[in-house]
Amino acid sequence: MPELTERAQLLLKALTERYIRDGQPVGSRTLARDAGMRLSPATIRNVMADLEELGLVSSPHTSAGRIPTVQGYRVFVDTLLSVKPLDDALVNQLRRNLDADSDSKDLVATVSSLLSDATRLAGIVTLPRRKHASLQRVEFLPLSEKKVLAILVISDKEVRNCILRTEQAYSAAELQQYSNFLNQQFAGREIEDVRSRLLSELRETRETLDRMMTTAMQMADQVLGQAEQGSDYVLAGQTNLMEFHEFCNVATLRHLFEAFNEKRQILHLLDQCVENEGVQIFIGEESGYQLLDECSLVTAPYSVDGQVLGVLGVIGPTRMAYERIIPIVDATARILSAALNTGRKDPY
Amino acid sequence: MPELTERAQLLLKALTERYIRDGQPVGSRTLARDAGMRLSPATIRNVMADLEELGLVSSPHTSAGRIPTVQGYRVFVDTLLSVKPLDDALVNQLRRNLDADSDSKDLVATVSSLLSDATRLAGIVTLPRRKHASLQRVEFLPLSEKKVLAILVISDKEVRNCILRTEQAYSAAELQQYSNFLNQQFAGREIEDVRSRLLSELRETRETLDRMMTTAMQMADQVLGQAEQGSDYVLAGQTNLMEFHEFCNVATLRHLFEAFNEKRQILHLLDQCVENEGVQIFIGEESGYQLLDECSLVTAPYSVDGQVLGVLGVIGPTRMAYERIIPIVDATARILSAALNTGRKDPY
DNA sequence: TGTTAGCACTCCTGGCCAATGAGTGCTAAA
DNA sequence: TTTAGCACTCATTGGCCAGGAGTGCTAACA
Repeated sequence: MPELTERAQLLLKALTERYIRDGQPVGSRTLARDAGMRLSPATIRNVMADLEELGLVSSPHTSAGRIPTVQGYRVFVDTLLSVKPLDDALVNQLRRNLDADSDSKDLVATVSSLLSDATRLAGIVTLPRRKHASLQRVEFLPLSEKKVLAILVISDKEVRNCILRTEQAYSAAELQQYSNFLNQQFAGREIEDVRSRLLSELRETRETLDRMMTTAMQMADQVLGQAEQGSDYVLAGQTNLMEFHEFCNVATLRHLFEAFNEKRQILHLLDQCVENEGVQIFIGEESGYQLLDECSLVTAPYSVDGQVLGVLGVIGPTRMAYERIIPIVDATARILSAALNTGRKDPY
Repeated sequence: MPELTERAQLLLKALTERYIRDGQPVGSRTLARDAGMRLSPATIRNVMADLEELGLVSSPHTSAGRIPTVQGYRVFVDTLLSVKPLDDALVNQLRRNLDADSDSKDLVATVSSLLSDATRLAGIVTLPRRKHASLQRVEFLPLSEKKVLAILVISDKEVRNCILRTEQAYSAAELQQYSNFLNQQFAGREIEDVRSRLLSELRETRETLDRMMTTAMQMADQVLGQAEQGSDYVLAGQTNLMEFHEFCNVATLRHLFEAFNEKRQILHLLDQCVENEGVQIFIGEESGYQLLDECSLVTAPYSVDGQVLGVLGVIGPTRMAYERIIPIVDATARILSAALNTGRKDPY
């Protein structure tokens, strides 16, 4: 937007800020007072006409003030925004509440609700997905005659277990043998790797292997198949959205909430944010999903050891206080990453 | 209500059914046609006046029809209701979808969403709380230098695990010893019992016990303390509630949803339903919680071996189709109980 | 040439009013 | 005891009008 005069930019900024503040279309008179530059309403009207020409603002009807369009918000966010410095108190609160020891689901839930509290919007955090998680150890315990408990130790704070139904009964000793065998073979390797090896070995050497190895492998395969958790997210503070009169229409709200429950679409959208580093913003229809037409999404990926594990962010009306929200989301992502990292490097 | 003539009862029934059907106050003319008894609107008006006197119906304003009051609904539900026979298809669908093998959280979530789908209301199911669950086995696994994974086997489909931070490092062999010791002492006993024994033994015999026993007990105590999960529930289909124009007021809706998130109040209410056998119904203000003034709650406890484990039900507007909802809730509770039971008695 | 004052115009909003219609209570007759 | 008739109430709807906020345009001004 180089063809935008400095004055036009300042006015667009003032208008957007004002509109974000009180949700009413902003008229030239108000803007004249608000922007602090010595200009008459008439002059401002001229500028407004230009901005409207460029598609950055629009008016709901002839005799109303102007509101920013999605493109207007875009320009505002990309080039005009003066982000507020973060409240230290908030940062501390975040830090204090993150217990890196708790398991990932709890951690994610906590972050999500902290986000929603801090922003008064809906917070969203995807569950961490370690593409390159490695298998530390496997254990099998006999539960009952034909049920076996399998325990997958991934790190010293991530453990998954699942209950297997088996064809026949196994003794504790047998199971111990199996897990020993598997640990010997696979401990320390990446899970993906383990799985593909298992599959190929099972296929190729079916006949040559002895019964023990086959069984062990079949079990391990079953466990890994189940442990492969689909990506998912935790949402918090949905009710905050009900405060905005953008969503006072119950039908809109309903569709939105259903999309939240459905998860598919939102997940797909969040997946796109994994790639870009730092804060990413979808404004209104930019997301490509009609359901989110009235919404903006501010996201940031979080990571450990430089590896992106997931995305967190907030969902709110297009008319949200970006200059306040963006630093919060950014900081939260950093703090979560840091928490996960220090947890790892902790001297035990 | 013995002082209610048969005619008055029939009319109250017809009125309630009609009002439930289309949510509009019912006038005498409509009712005359609807009730099928050869009566003129004028006669019906007289009866209505009586019913209003008794506090069973009321009219929003002078020139509107009548709607049932909470007391009216009560009479309707208690004495006039003709419950619809259950749709077999529904029962089968329920049965098919309940996999007694899955862990309790999944099972509860499934039931909750089945309930909400079947009733088009919000489904709610509390997590099963086994007061008298017994401890089948304990295992400890070393995770890293100062972290130990504790596994609590409660039944062949309920396993809890938690990660303990310990003061010092323990070898696998040591841990094995501890769990052996604990299993020997406590396997098969009820968890509550185990816990209190642990506590008292720790206190009384602190000095006389050898280090191993003390450590083992301290660990076990830590685990049991954590495993003591607070009661909780799973809600599904909240968005269904948005369809009713009773809740088109966003503020009401918001308060309701916040109560759902908060859980405390709802849990307290559900707790009251554990005692009574069979279906229990709270209509509007009967619940004692303002937030639920516009709502009714239909619940039924579910149990295994005659021991009540939890409560399930639906939440919807007072104006809900009781004659359809009640049998669904009832059947679901039975089916869930059965599913949990057969799971137990399954020959392995 | 950019800025401003003035003015006519648009259009939303809220209040007021009358017509409509659904439904009631009451009375008197069957 | 039931019913027909009638006067009455009251929410709803649509039309109308005044008020006000804001615009676009034009002409004057620096």
